[in-house]
Amino acid sequence: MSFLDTTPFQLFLTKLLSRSELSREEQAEILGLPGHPAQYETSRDFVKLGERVDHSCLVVEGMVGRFGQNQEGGRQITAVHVAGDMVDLHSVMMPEAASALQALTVTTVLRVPHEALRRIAYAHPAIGEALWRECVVDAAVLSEWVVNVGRRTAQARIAHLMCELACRYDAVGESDQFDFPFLATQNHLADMVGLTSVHVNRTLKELREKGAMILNRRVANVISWSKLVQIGQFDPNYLQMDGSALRESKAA
Amino acid sequence: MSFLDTTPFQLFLTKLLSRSELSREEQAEILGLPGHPAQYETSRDFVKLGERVDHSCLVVEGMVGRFGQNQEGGRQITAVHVAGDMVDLHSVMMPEAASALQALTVTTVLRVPHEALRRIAYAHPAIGEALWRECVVDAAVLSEWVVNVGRRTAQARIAHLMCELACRYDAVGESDQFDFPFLATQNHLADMVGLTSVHVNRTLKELREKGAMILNRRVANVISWSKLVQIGQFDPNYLQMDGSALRESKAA
DNA sequence: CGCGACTTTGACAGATGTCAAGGCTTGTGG
DNA sequence: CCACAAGCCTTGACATCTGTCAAAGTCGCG
Repeated sequence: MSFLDTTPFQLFLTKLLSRSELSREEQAEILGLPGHPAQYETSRDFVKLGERVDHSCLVVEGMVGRFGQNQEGGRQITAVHVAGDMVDLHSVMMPEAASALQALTVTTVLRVPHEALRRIAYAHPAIGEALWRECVVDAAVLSEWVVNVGRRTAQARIAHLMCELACRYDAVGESDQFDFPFLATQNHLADMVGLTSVHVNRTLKELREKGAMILNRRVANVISWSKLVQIGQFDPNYLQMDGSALRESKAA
Repeated sequence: MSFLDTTPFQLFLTKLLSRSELSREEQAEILGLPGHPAQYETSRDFVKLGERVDHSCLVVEGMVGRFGQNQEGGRQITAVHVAGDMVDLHSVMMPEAASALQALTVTTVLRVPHEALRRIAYAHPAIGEALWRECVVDAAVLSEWVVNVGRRTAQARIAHLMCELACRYDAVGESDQFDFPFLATQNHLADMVGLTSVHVNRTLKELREKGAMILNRRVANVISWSKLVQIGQFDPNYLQMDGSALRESKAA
């Protein structure tokens, strides 16, 4: 397996290790997982509603959106995944897709057979636990999206989403100012926060004029992290990225 | 253990069996789970944000809401649970609560220690799988709520929610007309669908005048199931209640 | 250089929120 | 059995946010 093939599994493993404890042998099982590369062009719906899948997709590069639609065809993106994320890990337990998947930009994924995931989860309970935990964290993110869409203003919705992505890209550091990639269009962004692309555009302008952040040419430029956090009412706790879950599982 | 104590576990087991396969012995493990009863009065927030819990709550009677809040204190209910549901099964894998729990009416629960759940999940991989699958189905419901709140009109939101609850109460049968309990207030309903209680009231009036359903004195009276389904753009697939998941897992 | 996709803007429309008042239920205590 | 209080429901008038439609501007790729 080439360098390019193994890197995404290492990213995935790193994410698992930030929340779960795995032995050397178990770590090797993750890194040894098979993956068949696939590439999708922008806007390609590569898993359709109700389709039965026999693999999960690990994002190597690009951005994937999970979405549902209303009867008029309006889309609501319910989850977004970037490099190192296993997009539909849940499909191992529920292979009939309850929501569709769309490439938000040119995207490369590795298709990991369910059968391989099930095998290592059964052989190593700690791996089963780690994967189960990933699904639970995804659900916590989903839960926060409901709050975002249901009870926040346009500015707060967008700011909150950007804060989440910055954290998930691990872009937040000491500095109040930094960049991270945002590969999707304003239309996609609108579908993520339950607004219209026109209104998203106006709201981005407000965030720019407030000196919070600028979105330009597919890169998000955070001008003031503290301002963005305040506007978005953002509390990173739900992302479980602080290692607290790990410390607790060690204690148990 | 008395009759009253075991019934809720039987309800829970029935739900598990509709989606997963368990041997006699494994079924006995579920039924033998310990549970310490607790009762909460209406509006009691019995799990707070960030609190660390060491048990999951199985609803015996009443209704529980999981919720998040914006900075102004506005609540968004992200999930609702009724008798037979394990409210925060996910907390086994993520004990630090990322969202709070509230009793929406007088509610009785059984507190099931995480330790007991972990033990049977480790001892019986099929149980681990069944519990993992329950978490995944909860996430699918959550996902549908994002779509509901983000991309549907007030009428459709309420109709959709009512369709979901009717299905989960297993109240849908041959007849186009039937009842099911709705124990929460219009205020709670507003918090479920991301609207105002005033607007919920107006919208319920519209649904009543259209001959779709009537909500009165804590019971939802469906007048025309087909109308309600059409208004709510409801497709029950995501609930995984048709046994398809079970058939597929048997095939595998 | 030119085309197609994406972004930006303005004017106007429509849905939902806010505020405020009154009516109805329900449960409790006399 | 009645009266009262508290919480819940209902309604109207008005405010605000977000959506719709349409046109022009910009960027990126062939």
